[in-house]
Amino acid sequence: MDGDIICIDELSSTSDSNVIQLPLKSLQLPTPPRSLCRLGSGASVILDCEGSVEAESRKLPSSKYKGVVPQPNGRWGAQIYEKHQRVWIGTFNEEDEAAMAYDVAAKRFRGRGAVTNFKQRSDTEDCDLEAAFLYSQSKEEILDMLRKHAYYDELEQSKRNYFNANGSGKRVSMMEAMGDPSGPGRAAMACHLLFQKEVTQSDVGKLNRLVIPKQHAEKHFPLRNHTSPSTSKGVLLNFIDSGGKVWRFRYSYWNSSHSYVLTRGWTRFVKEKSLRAGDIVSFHRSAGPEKQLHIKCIRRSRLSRAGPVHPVQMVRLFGVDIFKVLAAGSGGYSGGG
DNA sequence: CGGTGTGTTGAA
DNA sequence: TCAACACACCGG
Repeated sequence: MDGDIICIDELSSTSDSNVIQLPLKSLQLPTPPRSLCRLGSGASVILDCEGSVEAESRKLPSSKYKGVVPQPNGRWGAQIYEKHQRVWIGTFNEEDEAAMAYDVAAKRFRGRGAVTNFKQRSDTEDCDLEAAFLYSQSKEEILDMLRKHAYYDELEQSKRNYFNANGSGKRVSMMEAMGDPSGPGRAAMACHLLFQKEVTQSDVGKLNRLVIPKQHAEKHFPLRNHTSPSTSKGVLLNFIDSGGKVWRFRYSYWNSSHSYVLTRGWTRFVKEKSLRAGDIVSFHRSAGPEKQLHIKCIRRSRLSRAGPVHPVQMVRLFGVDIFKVLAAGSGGYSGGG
């Protein structure tokens, strides 16, 4: 069936907005300099190139980039702050390199919504891959790579794993790519299983609704919050499927039947996924800072009629439980917490 | 000895 | 939180 989930979100569900903001327009690549020219190493001297006046100063040229600081020898340092403490990212020859390193660290430390120097790519799959890579490693490991100027090499290596260079052409899952113990991305993708439901006939019928078992609904999809106490109209929830497609469902409570339901948008999902009674719908939440919701269908094995419990293979990596669903056809997994 | 990254401070 | 500044310390 479809590949395995890449449990990385593309939309910041909660505090969106402050995606990118740059000093100038939207620079995609290292930007041209300004009116100050740095001199060679060793000298903390700057020249004002605009005027012919040779202004000598001990002051170091400050960077136009966030998180980038000048070094006495003309190189550039990158740093980020976390919990009242500075975290050193490394030193770089070029100001732009330092700025890019800061961006990587910012994404790892603060999530996709982090304010960065450069416009982040919009290519969904590539972003997912990089995000998956980023969060498969500890902050320290990412910092190590940045300090050794090896981050992009490692990232590319991880992508090559994902695209399964070993001849078959078959695309392996990100789970497997990251699970390659020889590569850097050996940690588990952080995606927690919230719950699963075996859909009933009415869930896939004409009612355009999926009943969410009360216990799971109240635990994972709380409806009422302090700001709007009566959420009778429900809310819209976004889910990402294993293909990266975003699904939006209305989620509400039906007083008449005392049940929590996904309504608007559900039938479309049922049709596209060819969901049938007995199939499993699995709900997840990415464990990264973004907390994006994910949805996955697990086709019930048509071979064994009665199999309420699906065999799973569980691995625990870096504190995250990973389940590989062994039921036929799915080839997927579900995380667990 | 050159360079890195920390100590520190004050501004935002 | 952040950058500016000074310099202790570290590896070669």
